[in-house]
Amino acid sequence: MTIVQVALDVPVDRLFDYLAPDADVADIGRCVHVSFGNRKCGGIILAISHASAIPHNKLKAVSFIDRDTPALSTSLLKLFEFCSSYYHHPIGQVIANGLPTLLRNPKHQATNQLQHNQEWVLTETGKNIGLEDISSRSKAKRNIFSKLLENGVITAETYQAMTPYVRKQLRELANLGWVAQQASSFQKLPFKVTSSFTPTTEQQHAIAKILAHTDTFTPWLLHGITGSGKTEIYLQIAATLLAQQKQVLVLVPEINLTPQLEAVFRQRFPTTLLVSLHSGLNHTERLQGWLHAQQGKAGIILGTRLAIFTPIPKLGLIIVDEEQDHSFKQQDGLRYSARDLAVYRARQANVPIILGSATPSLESYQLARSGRYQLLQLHTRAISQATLPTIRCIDTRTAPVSEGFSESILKALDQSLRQKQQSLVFINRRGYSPVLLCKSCNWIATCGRCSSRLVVHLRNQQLRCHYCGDRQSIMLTCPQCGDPDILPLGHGTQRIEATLTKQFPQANILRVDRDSIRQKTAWRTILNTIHRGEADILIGTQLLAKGHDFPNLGLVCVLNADSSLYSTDFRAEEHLFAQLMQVAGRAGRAHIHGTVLIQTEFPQHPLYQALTQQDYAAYAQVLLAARKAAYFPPFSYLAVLRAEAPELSEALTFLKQAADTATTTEEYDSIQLFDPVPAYMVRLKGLERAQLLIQAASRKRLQIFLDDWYQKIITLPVRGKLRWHLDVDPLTI
DNA sequence: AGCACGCCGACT
DNA sequence: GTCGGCGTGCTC
Repeated sequence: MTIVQVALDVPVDRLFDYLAPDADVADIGRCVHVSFGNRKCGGIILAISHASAIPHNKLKAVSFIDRDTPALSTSLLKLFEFCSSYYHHPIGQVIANGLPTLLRNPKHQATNQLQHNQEWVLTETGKNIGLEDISSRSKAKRNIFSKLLENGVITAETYQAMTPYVRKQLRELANLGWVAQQASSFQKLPFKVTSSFTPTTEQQHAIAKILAHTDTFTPWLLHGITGSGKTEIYLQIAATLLAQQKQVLVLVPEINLTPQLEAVFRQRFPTTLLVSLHSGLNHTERLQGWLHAQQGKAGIILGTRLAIFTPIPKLGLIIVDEEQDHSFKQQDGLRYSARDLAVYRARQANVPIILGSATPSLESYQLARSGRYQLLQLHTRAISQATLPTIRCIDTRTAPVSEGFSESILKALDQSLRQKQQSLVFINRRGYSPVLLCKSCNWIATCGRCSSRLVVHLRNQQLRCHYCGDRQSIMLTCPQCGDPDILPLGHGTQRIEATLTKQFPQANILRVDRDSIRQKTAWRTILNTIHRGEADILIGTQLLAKGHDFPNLGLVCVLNADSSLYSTDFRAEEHLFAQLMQVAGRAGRAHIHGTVLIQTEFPQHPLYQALTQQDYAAYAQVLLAARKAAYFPPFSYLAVLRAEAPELSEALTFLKQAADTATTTEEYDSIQLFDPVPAYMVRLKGLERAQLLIQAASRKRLQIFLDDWYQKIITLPVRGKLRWHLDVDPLTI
């Protein structure tokens, strides 16, 4: 009797046994189709055995084993298993989260074949043809041909990205016998390793150090100020490993940033197949990219956090850009940290990993200080003429502020306009105003489903909840006392836009926030507008702060950042510092000197002191000391058990029950269970939430405790609409 | 998660 | 008399 143990996408952390007479160990890691209950679903075979604890008459036979798609490698399966046990999430759901859905879909079996990739090259005839032999009126043809002359190849991927019209032009060139198709291969031609500028001595030093240890697990923390050329280091190291026929995995925080880094890598490695994996792809695209990676055809795998689950047989290097970014941690379902899993994977594959950041997370920084990670520092900007921006605080206790702006900021904006330089006004608040207040009875517009205030959006005269998305029409009179004297309080991007439009009627003002780039193409369009210099003043939220290069940007103004200074979130300060460093770093990246002006009521606060000095290390010391005193990460390890229910009391009761089941013997003396408390945002989307914090002296102790406790929690009765989850290494508590 | 089974209220 | 509400429990 041969039995396969199958992981299925169900919230039960166990494998299911099926009869499979013809299966053997080679089928481990293969996709299998089974009937489960009264439905059909796909799963992954994780083990083979010859006996089952399930009564024989209850066992069903598998309906199909997909032997056409290569099995998942043992190392990938180990990653899934680690992820499942570390984050306490059912193995089947971990795998489902990490694989393209099409892979398991019984209906799409045929599409699992890798589309045969054809690339285009010049024929012998074609090599004797010059650009001048093509009519100057056929612009598209000329473009294609010059690309071929330059790179020698049009990769299958590039071809895929072409419009039907351009493809037709290419086929016409083929009809002339100048170009021909051939099966694509991975890195056939040498690629350009040169770049337009020579590395600084700091960069050279960092590159040399990393290159000395490319064949073994070495975690590098690359701490480089904004504009110091971290990307150039990534490229140089990647070049070396690609030349060794190794694959490189690059993780970036956000989908907005993938096109940018993708373009840089494509340009530098035009003949290397690059696959880009992020949530914006459709199922087919994602499957194709995944298969290219799995079969070793893709040299570069670039993507957001989900890309950490890509099978990469010849993995030679992992790069995590902006490693401190919170979007590496998934915030629902499987709450994994792609950055932490990346370190696990690098260790597993015995390859180097580069964690890059201008403001490293305190966790990584502490690991570097303690010698677990190797610290590499870049203190100077890569472009020799580029200097660090001047950062200055404007004390709003003494400087009068009108409509959100102090006099000096308006003056600076005016001067920047005269100098024909771009400015950026940073305000981390969407909408027109964050509060709608009744002057006579102090009523404030709040969301009915969340414990949040509604934000005024002047467009459509709406009030919106930024937490649940609810929207309603703005009222004309106070719903509590009927007074018509209700007014918007505080400033959001839209109000700032209105003020600046009035103040500088001659300027081109461009607002960039989630509301203004809702359409898919808008982001590209906006970046183009900025780069063409058609915007004088940019108004933006953090969307604009991340990773973009605006060469003509000289002035950055930060309007209202204090709000997160005295927050309950223990990471708020770290986060604010990183964000302000990042937005300050947008100024003066190329040949103009940057100025950053920050309006604050607390110019003496250590955060602003460190920021004006641009001294990450000094501030990290301050924060680390505070974390140590408070016994917070990286000096302790956390997990949070959260529950939500229609009534807060139900959530609290569940957590209390869970706490009661926890073993509290000496064995766990380094574990602290706190009392269940209401969450900071108690109400969210019509549910009330509570949480219970677990603090531990070591990661290992925490894991041992959670292993035991989790097993007990899953047996607790769950009544009604109550939902709970465990968050290991939570970002916010 | 789905999906069934199962036991109580307002309807053709 | 039945349609359907969602509480409980199982899926190899």
